Parts: sequence; C-alpha cells; structure tokens
Amino acid sequence: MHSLKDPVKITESSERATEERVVEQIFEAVVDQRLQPGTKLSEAALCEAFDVGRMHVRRALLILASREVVEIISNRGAYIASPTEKQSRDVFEARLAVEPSVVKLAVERANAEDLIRLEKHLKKEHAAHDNDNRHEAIRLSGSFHILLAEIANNDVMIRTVKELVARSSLIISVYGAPGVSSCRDDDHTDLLEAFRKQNIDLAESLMHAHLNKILDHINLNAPANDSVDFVSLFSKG
Amino acid sequence: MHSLKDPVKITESSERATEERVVEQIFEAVVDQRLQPGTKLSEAALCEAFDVGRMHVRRALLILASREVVEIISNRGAYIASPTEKQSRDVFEARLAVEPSVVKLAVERANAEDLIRLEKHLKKEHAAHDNDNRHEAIRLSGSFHILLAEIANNDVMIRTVKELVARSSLIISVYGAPGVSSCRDDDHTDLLEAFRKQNIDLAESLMHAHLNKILDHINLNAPANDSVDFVSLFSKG
DNA sequence: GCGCTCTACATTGTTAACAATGCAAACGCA
DNA sequence: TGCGTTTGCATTGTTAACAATGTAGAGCGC
Repeated sequence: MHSLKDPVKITESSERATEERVVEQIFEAVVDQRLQPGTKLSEAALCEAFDVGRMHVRRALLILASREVVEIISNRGAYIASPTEKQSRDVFEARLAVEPSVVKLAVERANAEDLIRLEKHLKKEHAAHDNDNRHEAIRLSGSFHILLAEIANNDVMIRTVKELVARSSLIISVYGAPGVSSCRDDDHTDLLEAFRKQNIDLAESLMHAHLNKILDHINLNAPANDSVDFVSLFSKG
Repeated sequence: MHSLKDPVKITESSERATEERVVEQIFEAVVDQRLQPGTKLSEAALCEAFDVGRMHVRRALLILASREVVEIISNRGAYIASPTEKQSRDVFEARLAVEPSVVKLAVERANAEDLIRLEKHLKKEHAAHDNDNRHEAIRLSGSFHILLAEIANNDVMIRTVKELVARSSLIISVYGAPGVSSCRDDDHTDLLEAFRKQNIDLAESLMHAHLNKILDHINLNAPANDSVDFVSLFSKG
C-alpha cells in the first residue's frame, strides 16, 4: 500500500488512547472531589462530555471499575464508588505499606531537577491554599504523592499510588471530618526538607506520620467486618 | 411484573462475572507459564476457548492490558506481555516494597485455621515438586504469595500481589536462568516457621531475602534506560 | 387518599454487520 | 533468483440496531 514513498504516518494513532483519556479525566475529577461517591455516571452523559462513542465510555468505566474507583451494577449503571469501611482500611493500610518505600526510592534517586519540580509543586500548593481554591488544593495535594512516585521512577508504584490517592479522596468524602479534605499542615514541605538532606530514614518516617495524620481525620469506627453496627446506630448520642 | 409472590431471583446474575472469569483463567495460565511472553491471544481463539462472545473477550483483554499482563497493539491484536528490563526492575522493586508488609500483616492476623491452610499449601508444593509437575509447582509457588495476602486480609494487596506474581512469571520466562522457574529452596517453609513463632521481624526479613533470591536468578544487565546496548550486542563473546 | 399494578420510557447489555487494517502468498519484473 | 508490488484473506476496530432490564408515572380499586 504505502512504501518508501510514503514517509508520513497516515493515521498517526487511532489507538486506544481514547479510553485512557477518559479514565484520566475521571480519575482527576475524583481526586479533586468534583465527582462525589455515589454519583451516577450515565453512558449517554459521558459520551457527550468526552465526545466519544459508547463503546469507549463503557471500556473506560470497566477499567475504572477494575480499580475500584467506579462500581458497575448490572443493568443499573456505573457509579462513583462509595468505599466501605473495610475497603477504606485496606486502602490506607496499603498506602502505609507502599508510600514510605516510594519516598525512600524517590530520595535516593532525586536529582537537582527533581528538587526543583518539588519546590514548584509546593509553591502551587500554597498558592491554591491561600486563594481558597479548594478543588485545586486537593488536586495538588494528591498529585504531590504521585510526583514522588514519578521521581522514584517506578511505573508500578505510579499506577498504584494514583489509584490509592483517588480512592483516598472518596474515603475522605464519605468518612472524613467535614472541612478537612487534604494535608494542609505542610507535611509536604517537611518532606522536601528530608529530600534536601537526603535523609532517607527521616523521609520514610515523615511519610508514615503524614499518612497516619490523614487517617486521624477519618472516622472509621471499625467493626471487624462490614456489617452494620446496630448498637451504635440506635444508641442516642 | 414480579412482586411478593415471586421470591426467587430469576436471572441469579448475568453480571459481568464473564470477563472476570476469563481474566482469572488467563492470569493463572500466565502464572504457571502455560502462556509465554509474546504469545498471541487472538479474539477468535479465546471466544472458542471460553465459549463467550467477542465483546467479553475484548473487555477481558482490556483489563489484562491495564494490568500490563498483556499488550494490545492497535490493529494487530493482543499478546502476552514481554516485560522490558525497566518493567522487570519496577516489578521486583514493588514486590520488595509491598510483600514484606503483606507478610507482616499476615503474621499479625493469622489464626489457627490460617496456619493449617499454609501447611496444606506447602504439602501440595512439595508434592508437586516431588512429582516433577512443573506447571503445578510454579502455580503453587505463586499462589503461596497470594495466600499470604489473603491471610493479611487486604483486598488491595491481594490484587497487587496477584498482578506482580503473574508479571514475575513473565519476567522469569524472559530473563530467568533456564530451569530455574520458582522458589524451590523452601524459603516458604522457613516463612511458615516464622508464622508459628509469630516473629514479625523474622518473617519480613525472610520475605525480603526470598525475593532477592528470586531476583538473583534473573539476568537484568541493567542499562539505565531501555535503549538497546549495541556495543555489547555486537561485541564478540 | 393510599397502595398496588400496569404501561411507557429511558438506560444498559448484547449481537451482528460493516469498515479498516495488517499479513501472506502469488505475481511480475529485472 | 531476488526484490517489490499487488491482491485476497484473516483479524481487529467501530457502529448501529436490537433485546433486556429498571424506573417513573398514570391508572385503578379499595
């Protein structure tokens, strides 16, 4: 068909970047809490919003469901997930297991350029906070953790952290103390200090403490399983 | 339509368990190396093998691709992934980060019943080894790690470990020393000992050592990026 | 009016036909 | 014979129609 005399790729790439793009966008909207748990994601609406066919929308929803960011109920549609208490505990347990290692690798591998990226990011975070730009602040707060995984330069960790950050946003929506929506108290800045000092142990323990602090603002009155606790449910208080 | 007088659910669940099933099966085949890297997964073949429609096959492949166990190339089809060196390093880095935490939680939470499950599993592993049942041995060796995540009772970790174990099988296929296909040297039994003693630190360090031992049998002659090393490629020897 | 049933509509799930692309074998030409 | 081209087939990608299910509202008996 087209040989040497056809140096230009015709289709460039129809590729399946389509659903990737949709997934990304929904992820972002979940992270900065523009999409709340329980929100229905109707196929028609998404088709219009992203200007893509129903097939791509359904495939995007399937990927999101496989990451437990979206729940698909047969014959009823797709909804932003509402994490159960068990799921919430699993997510933060996983974050406590993974993210200290992420930050360890990040400190080991960060170069001058990475430090600048971190600085710039923190400036933006502070700016968003000062301007009371809530969505932006939450988004940046989450993407700080993702930036660490990028500096660690590990694709598995990047993907994992992205998922866990998104789900954390949902957890905070459901169980979080009202108003408290992100790490406001500059733990992130302390972490940058640890980067500058190349102090791995410090960075790890800061991350550990940071995640526990987030967890402190979340109200998981943990029965071991997911059954409803009728006693506390009907006790006056 | 059907009200009180219809106490039985009609459809039981057409649900999307269809693609879940296909995903599971392919995962298993990858883990025990019946499916090797580069193997083409044609839609028609899978439709026949699992007796499902093309739609479900495509959706299953999409999920597998999102876990980087298969690679989908536009207009050419789906193939079992051939991990690059970078990807391989990422996978084992992630395992080293996650699995010690998994085993830590597992030891903390294991009850008598769990110990029995572990014992039974190890017996099967040994039996498979003694009978030179290679596929079975590899499968059990992988599912030991998954069993630990199940005992840890953390769904995120279960899903993560499943993915990492499957990808490890692919990595071993590509970069592993021939013949060495799994943890044969009873590190798993040592781990059970740590469970019995409820020695968390021991269990963590055993897991760490165990993963590093696997890594020792893998030949990642690591250039920092994935570009081909033409110098060594064309040097005699 | 209250509750139930039934009907009409909206949404999701599935299938099948069609379009586009890649691949391989046959052909032609030097 | 070797290389490039062409042509036909096999496979994947996309769309649109159809089937099935859920939902809301009207109708109706009590």
